[in-house]
Amino acid sequence: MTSSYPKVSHTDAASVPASPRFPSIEEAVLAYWEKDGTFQASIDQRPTRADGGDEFVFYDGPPFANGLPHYGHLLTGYVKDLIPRYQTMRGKRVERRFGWDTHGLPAELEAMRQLGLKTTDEIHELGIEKFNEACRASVLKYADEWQRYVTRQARWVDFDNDYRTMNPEFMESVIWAFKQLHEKGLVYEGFRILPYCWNDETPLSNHELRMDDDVYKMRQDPALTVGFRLADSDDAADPLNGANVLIWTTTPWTLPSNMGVAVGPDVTYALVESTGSVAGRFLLAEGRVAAYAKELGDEPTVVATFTGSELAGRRYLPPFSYYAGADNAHQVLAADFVTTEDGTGIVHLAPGFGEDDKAVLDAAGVETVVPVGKDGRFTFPVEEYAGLQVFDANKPVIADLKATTGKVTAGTVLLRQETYDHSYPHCWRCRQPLLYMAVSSWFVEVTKFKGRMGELNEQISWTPDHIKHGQFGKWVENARDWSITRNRFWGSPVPVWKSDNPEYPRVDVYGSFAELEADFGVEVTDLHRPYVDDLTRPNPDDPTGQSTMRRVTDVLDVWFDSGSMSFAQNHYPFENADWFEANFPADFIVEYIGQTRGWFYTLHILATALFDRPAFKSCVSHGIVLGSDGQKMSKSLRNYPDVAEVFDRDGADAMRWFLMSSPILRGGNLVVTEQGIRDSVRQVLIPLWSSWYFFQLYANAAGYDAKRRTDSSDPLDRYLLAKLRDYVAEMTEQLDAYDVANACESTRGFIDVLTNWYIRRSRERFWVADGVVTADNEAAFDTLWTVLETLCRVLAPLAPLTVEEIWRGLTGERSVHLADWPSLDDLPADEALVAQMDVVRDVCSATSALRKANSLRNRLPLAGLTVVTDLDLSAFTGIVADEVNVKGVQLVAADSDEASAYGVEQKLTVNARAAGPRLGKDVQLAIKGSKTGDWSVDAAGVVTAGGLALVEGEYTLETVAGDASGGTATGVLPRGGFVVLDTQLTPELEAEGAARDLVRAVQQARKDAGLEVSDRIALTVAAPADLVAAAKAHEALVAGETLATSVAYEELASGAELKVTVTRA
RNA sequence: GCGCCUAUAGCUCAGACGGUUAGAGCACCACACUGAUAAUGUGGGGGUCGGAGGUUCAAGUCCUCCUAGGCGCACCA
Repeated sequence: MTSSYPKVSHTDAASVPASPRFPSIEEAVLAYWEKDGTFQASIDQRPTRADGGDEFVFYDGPPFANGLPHYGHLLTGYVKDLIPRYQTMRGKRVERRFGWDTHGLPAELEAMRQLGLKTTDEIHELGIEKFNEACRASVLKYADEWQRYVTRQARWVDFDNDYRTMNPEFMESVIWAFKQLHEKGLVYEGFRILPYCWNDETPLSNHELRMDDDVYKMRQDPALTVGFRLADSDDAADPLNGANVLIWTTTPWTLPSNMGVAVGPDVTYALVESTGSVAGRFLLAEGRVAAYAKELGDEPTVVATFTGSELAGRRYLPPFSYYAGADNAHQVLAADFVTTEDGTGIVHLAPGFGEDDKAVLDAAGVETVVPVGKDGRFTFPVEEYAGLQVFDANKPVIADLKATTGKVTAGTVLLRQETYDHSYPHCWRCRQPLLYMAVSSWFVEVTKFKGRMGELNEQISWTPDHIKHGQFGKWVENARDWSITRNRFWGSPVPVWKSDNPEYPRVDVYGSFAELEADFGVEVTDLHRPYVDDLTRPNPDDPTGQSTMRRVTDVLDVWFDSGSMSFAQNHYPFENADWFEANFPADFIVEYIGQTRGWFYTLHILATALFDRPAFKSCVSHGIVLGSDGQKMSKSLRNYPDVAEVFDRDGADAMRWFLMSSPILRGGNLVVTEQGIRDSVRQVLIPLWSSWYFFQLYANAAGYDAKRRTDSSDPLDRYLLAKLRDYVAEMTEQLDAYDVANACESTRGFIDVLTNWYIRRSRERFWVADGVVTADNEAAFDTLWTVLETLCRVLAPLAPLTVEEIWRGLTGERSVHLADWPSLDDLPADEALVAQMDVVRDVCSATSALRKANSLRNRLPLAGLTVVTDLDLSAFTGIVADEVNVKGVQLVAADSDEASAYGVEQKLTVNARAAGPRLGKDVQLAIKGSKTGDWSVDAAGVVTAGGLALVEGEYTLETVAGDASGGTATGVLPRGGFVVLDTQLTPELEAEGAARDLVRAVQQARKDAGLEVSDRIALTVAAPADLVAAAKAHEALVAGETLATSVAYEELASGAELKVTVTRA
């Protein structure tokens, strides 16, 4: 029966183009998938099992779509497609749901921009309902664009059944999680120092703090050195009486809130009598005295020295009197964090505005005072500066200190005023300098279970593996309690209701719609503000009935949402509980390495706290995508190729290959260049396509319908099949280990074998003479078909679009992505054959080098080649003879007497690894001897090198080619053995060479004449007599190779140029 | 300041356990080959393996210090 390839094409073309436009093919394939429902079919054909054993679970880290996808998104998108496709072919069911991160400041920002709002007060004026509607409308603005890009990149993911963090079901799972944590005693409401934006009136999370590189900016602040007057002790002779303890601060505005000073317990402090510009006795670190030479004198009198520990407990008068007399306040405390690198070695402590400050003062039982409002302005009791923004208050604070006016305590001394340049965090969105301020917030008590997080981390496999105990492990080790509430509007609610009367305290935490409806007696459908805020009820614990249960107004940090996705995307535990139990943790996630402190981390926190399990088994943290110039990608610099243009010009598979074959998935960085993407096309897609083109060209010419077969006896066929088996085994291992870059490398190697060895060496076996398909033709077609079909299946995850076109062209079936991953059992193994063929290629390579060195062009046949090797290459002499164009190939065993006839020598190689330990230093002598020829073998076979006898195993002795004798050239083989090429020319050989040159000229003439491969020609050869004679002598060869049905000759003068004329016969 | 990663050919990267002539792909040059191929083959130029010490018979590989880049932490008076 006759058949015709392609059996199916996605394009309109009836035949396979030699040079395809890949993007066009890709779009046709995408259209086919869309119409065919291939993606859904690929999931449906892998049925789920109750115990989850047949599922491969992968989590999509939800992006916040506030712009178009860039290379970073595409990169993870490709991996998120590649691995599931592979696992699907391996027989797993892989659900892939797209996720959207929808809450949080980015959405609020966009809404504020659209609505022209600047402050939270304006949001309140507008109304939360309207504001949140605007947020909701804005978050999926780019959803369609995203879907277009993701679809175009050939990522199969379910957009219809996506999850959104703002969906009621998702949010119900989120508040369930909060309640779980609450019941486990892992959340608390606390007063902690957080980076706080007074302009946006919200604390920021660590992640937000580092939203971009510009957050830390240099800022110039006033730096003061202030002396606080020590209180007199009972001992009238105490030298500290009447002295001032010197502190240094870059935030003068925090001095009214001073509640203590800290000293290093082991630091030595000196009490000095000033001889400089400011009179008095001052206490400061010994090592810092010199820094104050101007004020204290070059060599002030040291009255006494103390260690920090000795000073602890000493009272002083606060610089401002606002909090004078507060319990336990205004004493010297010892703290390890104190250094003497700058300042005075004594630290002013304001508990409301410094984390270390608060920790030390909490331990000493001092109240945390915060005389600053949410807008960053001073409040009661700091009346002198009330209403002043704290940074603006620096000036009057300094003025009062200088003049001892206002509430400045008598005896307080402003010793020095200077300016200090330091990098300081600013709000990533409004660019105002942040405050560190004590804020009331809810926390997940991560410190309570971070040890368990570390243990569970051991169960996770990381790529690259240093992340486990490095960036991620360290981050977990140093984990702090996680501030999960934001004083904002658009987010999941903190599901906590409190009594509004402290006399009748009560706290209720809700974890479901049902619980809310039960207590509040109304239907609840939306957990967003303001609706959730409207849920109030009388406080059941208040017998007067006057107080009301009201929700705390905060919303949850968006990272709480994304950390909840593992269960919330399935509305666990309200739905899918069995499925979740069986399929948690996920098999695989992949994101940018920065997520070690973001999504990876929040997933891990919640999984540990809620389920005592890791959230994922394997995590790939990829590196950073850089622009063409090696810098960070930047829209304004335009230093990276436009994504849409690359899709249109080079295609999605080319970009996929470029990204997947790079080291970026192993944690390295990647520079994106157009050249790199084009190289992917050249190195992989074109050779792959060419192989397919070759196959169909000749199969169609022969009218042959190939079939799956792996039993060919032809050595090249068997070699290719054995190589294919090795390749499939490698790919399986690599993709199982998420080692995508090496899988790409393996593929390049196999494609090289296929195109540059197998097909090149087998071309004539695909040529069917006289319409008779021989058994050898069949073997060749069947083998190549089988290899291409298998190769397509292996490449399906790596080049899904291109391979679909080829595979369906080969098989006519529905989709390569519905096929199974190749089984090794279906492919013959033949290690020996592979080893032999590798040497055969070495032989050809070495022989080509000899030809080159002796200026013997390849078309010139040579009489013979002798191959001296230990391997039996008898099955391959024909291949070698043809490849290197010699009349005969003679095989000689390396250890035979015959081998020594070729002027060979022995070569001694000392095995340093074996001999080194025994000989020690002398091994160098032996090595030197082996290289300089100072070695020998005695009659008993004992090898001596450099005067040292070597024992068996410490050396290898091999036979290598010696100097060439006349008429031959020798070359060594890399794996041992050598080749001897007969370089003697005869008139017969030269004539045949000339005939072959003629063939080449005729072929070129055919091409130039635009003839088809199978066109017959009438040939006229005009040449000097000797060439004509050669042509005549090899007329059968010439005519056969060029499909000439007639050959005419015309003799030219000696030395004239050859002229061939071809006409279609 | 602390921690992790990286540094090998013009470019991108490989180089278990230390073993003596450091490789590949791309790029460049020459030659060869070419009726599937946008290729391919052979040869060539090109390397102080970031620097300096050290351990060892032997260091790209192990140790110490330093330099540069990336990332993270802390940036604190």
